[in-house]
Amino acid sequence: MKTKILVVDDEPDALEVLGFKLREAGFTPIFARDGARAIAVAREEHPDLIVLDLMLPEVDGLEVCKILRRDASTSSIPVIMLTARAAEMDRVLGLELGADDYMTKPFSPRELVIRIRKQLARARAGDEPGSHLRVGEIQIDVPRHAVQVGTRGITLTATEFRLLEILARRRGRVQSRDRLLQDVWGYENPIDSRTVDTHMRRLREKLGTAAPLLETVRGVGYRFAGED
Amino acid sequence: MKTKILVVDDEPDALEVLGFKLREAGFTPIFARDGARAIAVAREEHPDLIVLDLMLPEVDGLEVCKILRRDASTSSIPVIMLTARAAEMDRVLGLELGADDYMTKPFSPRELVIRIRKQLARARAGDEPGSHLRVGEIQIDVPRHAVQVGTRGITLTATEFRLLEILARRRGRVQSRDRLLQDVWGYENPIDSRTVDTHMRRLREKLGTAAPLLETVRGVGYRFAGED
DNA sequence: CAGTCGCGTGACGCACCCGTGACACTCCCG
DNA sequence: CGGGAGTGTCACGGGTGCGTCACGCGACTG
Repeated sequence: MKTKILVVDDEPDALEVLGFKLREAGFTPIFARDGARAIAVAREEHPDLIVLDLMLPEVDGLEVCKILRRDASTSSIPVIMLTARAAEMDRVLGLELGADDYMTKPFSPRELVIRIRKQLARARAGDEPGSHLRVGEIQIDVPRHAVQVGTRGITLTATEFRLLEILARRRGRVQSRDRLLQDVWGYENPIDSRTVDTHMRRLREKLGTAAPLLETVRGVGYRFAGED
Repeated sequence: MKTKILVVDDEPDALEVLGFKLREAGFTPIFARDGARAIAVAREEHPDLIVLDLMLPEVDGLEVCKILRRDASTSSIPVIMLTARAAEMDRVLGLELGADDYMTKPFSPRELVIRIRKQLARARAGDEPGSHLRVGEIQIDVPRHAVQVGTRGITLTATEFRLLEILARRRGRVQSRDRLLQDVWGYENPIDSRTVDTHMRRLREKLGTAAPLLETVRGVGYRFAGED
């Protein structure tokens, strides 16, 4: 099975160099020159990993990352971000836009290959995605962005899904509203903590008979019932 | 989910080196230069682990550790203490201030990463000292916000839980009402100290057969029975 | 043994917390 | 351009957690 790597950069030279190095390492590189194409290609080709330059014309890397994470078919693809200056690193990871790793230019292609392998290993081992969660009658298929209650499939919005996923990953442990805001919405988002309540309500509504699994701990936060 | 590590040190060089090594190991380091910032960042970011230098300007590492342990939102975060001299180790562990491990400078970053992984594994397994307290037939599961007496689970309110948690952490030592008011209710709350009595009463009621573990020390305060 | 201080107990009312419905706004897509 | 979906915010209301007070018993003191 060939491993497809999507490389997104606006400089042709960089694409050529990276492409050569990636082929040399046994991967199959595909390319995109701007954000819009990157998203289109990602949806069509379903690459195993994306190397994404932060500085792009039109739609920049952060935006691309956000859009990829939003779409069910691309949300589980690991992203390695390339930034020109170290100062930007903080933004990339700080904003928690979903980049799994990053590198600052200039960097050695060998180093990049190492990081790619690490991300691919993580993705395959599923140690991070824990791609399939099951609690009681609730089944969560993370890569497919699909949720089943018993045999009935239900459709969740992106926010609802992330909220449920995070709670399910930490089942049994109480999560404060602030904690959930950080992990679902990303911190330094000036969002009212009561918004969490509203989304919990919508989640419970859709979960129907399984709603009681989402417990409220008054004065503290919320908890997904069940042993670990 | 990225694993956030808070590194606290007053030397920029040390921060840079450690930051690089931690990133290399797949963690997401965040930083603080002094004790006050460390506490603020820990509360906001909820890191998965804290690497804390003992020698800090203003508020030193021991104090930071103590304060972190006092606050419910940070009390369960593992702490690895860095000390300049071996002689100080004894103080760190001897005083039982809640540090989970320590290293003496100079140390190899590789060794530090190993220790970090060990602490994280313990924390995830839920068997680290901070998160699960057990005294007699009372079991307190902090992450779950759940309490068991024998095999029977009881439900406590947020205030009752914090009160019990603090007493259990300092078992054997008498806590004055003012001390409890500070640590459970927060610093400047104009609250009648007799309120503590009422909550102790409710706690004893819910604890049932285990109520005698909460001892009254007339004229002084309250104490959670038991050595250690 | 009487007086006093400290603590347990029950009751009460306020304040806070959370569930809920409604609404405005922003993206998309037709 | 208009309509629909997704999402963040707000106001409202009910339930309850929680702080306070008064009373009385038990313990310690002189």
